[in-house]
Amino acid sequence: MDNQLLSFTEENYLKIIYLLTERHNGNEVSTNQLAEHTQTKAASVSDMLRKLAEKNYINYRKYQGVTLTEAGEQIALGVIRKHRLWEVFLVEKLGFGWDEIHDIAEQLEHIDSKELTKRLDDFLENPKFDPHGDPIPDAKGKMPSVSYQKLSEIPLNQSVVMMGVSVHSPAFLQHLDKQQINLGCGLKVLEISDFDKSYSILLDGKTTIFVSNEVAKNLLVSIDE
Amino acid sequence: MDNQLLSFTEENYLKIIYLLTERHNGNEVSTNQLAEHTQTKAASVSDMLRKLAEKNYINYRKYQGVTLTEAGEQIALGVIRKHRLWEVFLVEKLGFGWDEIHDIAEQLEHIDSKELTKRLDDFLENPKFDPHGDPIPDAKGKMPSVSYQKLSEIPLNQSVVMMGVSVHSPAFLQHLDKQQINLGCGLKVLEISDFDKSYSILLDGKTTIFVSNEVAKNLLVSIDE
DNA sequence: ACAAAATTTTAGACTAATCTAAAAATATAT
DNA sequence: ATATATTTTTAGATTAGTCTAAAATTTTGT
Ligand SMILES: [Mn+2]
Ligand SMILES: [Mn+2]
Ligand SMILES: [Mn+2]
Ligand SMILES: [Mn+2]
Repeated sequence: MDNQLLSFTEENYLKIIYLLTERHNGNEVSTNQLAEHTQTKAASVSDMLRKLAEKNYINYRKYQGVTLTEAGEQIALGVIRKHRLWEVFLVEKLGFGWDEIHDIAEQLEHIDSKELTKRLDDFLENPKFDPHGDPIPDAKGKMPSVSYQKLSEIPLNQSVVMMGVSVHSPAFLQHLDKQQINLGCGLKVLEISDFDKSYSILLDGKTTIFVSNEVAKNLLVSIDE
Repeated sequence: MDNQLLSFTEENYLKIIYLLTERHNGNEVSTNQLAEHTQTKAASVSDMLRKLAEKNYINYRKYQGVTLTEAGEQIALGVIRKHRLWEVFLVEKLGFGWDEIHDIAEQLEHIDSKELTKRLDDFLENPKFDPHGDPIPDAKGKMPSVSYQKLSEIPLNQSVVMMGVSVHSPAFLQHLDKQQINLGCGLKVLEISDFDKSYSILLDGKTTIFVSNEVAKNLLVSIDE
C-alpha cells in the first residue's frame, strides 16, 4: 500500500541475506547457501543476485558472494520487523504456540502498510523481542544488539536465564515445550556426560532435566545477575 | 500454508466475480466489467477466464460472460470471509477508520492459514458484519442473507436504522463521518427537495442533516421495529 | 435487416521467476 | 603444481500474468 517497491521474492532474498550475514558475523553469503534457504537452485539465485545488485540492494562480485548495501539492509530490517511483530501477535493475542507461527509470519511479513505496522506495534505494546527471543528492529530500521551465549559454552554451575533459540524448527520447539524449557526460565548446567556429552540441567532451581548436546548448543542464554 | 491452490491473482478474480454477480442478482459478469475491477485490459481478462474455466472455477461460454461454479464460489467466499474479518480487526483492535482499511484488507485476505482465520474469528468474538455493514460468510462457506434497502427507496417519515453502504470509497466514507452518519444510527427522511432531490434527514431523532441524492442512494438501511 | 458500434477473443510480445544442462571459475588434495 | 572436485554463472526454456493490435462476435440503431 505504501509503495510496493519490491516483490515478495526480492524481500525474501534480502531478508535471508541479512540473517545469514548476521549468522556469519558479517561475512559474505554464498550462492549455494541462498539456494538452500530460498528452496531454489543456484542458477536461479545467480539471476536474482544480478538483479538485486543492479538495483543496488546488494554488493555482489561474481563468484565472491554477497552482502547487503545500506538500502538493502533497510528493506531487510523492515521485513524482519514485521515478521517478528506478527509473531508476537500470533502468540500473545491469538494463542498460537511458538512452534506454529513461522510459516504464517512468513506471509504476513510482506503486508505493505507503514500505518499498519505502527498500529500493530502499539497494540502489542511495543515488544522488544519475538516469541523465539529474537530482537525486533525499531521503526527507524535499527536492530537492537543482543549478546546471548549458547548454553553449551557456559561453565558448569553458572546460573543463566533462557533467552532464545538458534533453531526455529517446530520439532525442536515442541521438544523444548515437552521438557518445559521456555523463554525466561532459569537454567544451571550440573554435569556433562562423558559418554554422550548430554547435559544435566537444573531448571528454575527446582527440577533436574536431561538434554542432548544438540539441544544445549541451540539454547541461547544470558548470565543471571 | 494450508494448500495455496490459487495465486493471489486468481483469488482476486474469483472474489470480484462473486461480488459483481451478487450485485447483478445472479446475472453473468462481463469481460469489460472484470477488466475495470481488476485494473487490467479485456484481453488479459479473457486469458484468465479461459484458465479459470479450465480449472472448473467458473462457467464460461465465450462472449457470454461468466458465473462461478460451486468450487469457485467456495474460494470466493473464503477470500471474502478473510477480507471482512481482517477489516473488523483493523477497526476494532487497531483503531483504523472505516475509510482506511480496504487496501490493507485487500492484501490480508490472501493469507493462507485455516487455523489463523479460525483464531482471528474467535479473537474478534465471531463478528457477523464488517465495518461497512457487509455480512461475513461463515467458516462453512455460507453467506448470510441480508435485506437492506436504499434510503432513497424508503417512504418519507419512516424510521430506519443505518445498516451499511453500497460504495466503499474513502471519499464517500469520510463524507459520512463528517456528517456523523454511522452504522446503527437512526434515520428518518423528512423531505426530498423538488429542486435537486437532496434529502432532509432526522438523525438519531435529534438533529436535521442534509445529504445529496447521490449519498441517499448509497446508504443501506432497514426498517426500525 | 443490416450497417455501424461496441465488446470480446486471439495473436504475438514482454517481464519476473524459475528450471536443466553446460561452461567457467574457484577450491582442494595429492 | 596441477589435476580433480566443487561452486557459480551462463545459455536456453518454461510458466504466469500482463500488454497492444488485429480479428471475430454480438449488440444497437435506423
Ligand atoms: Mn516471506
Ligand atoms: Mn521468530
Ligand atoms: Mn486482494
Ligand atoms: Mn468491507
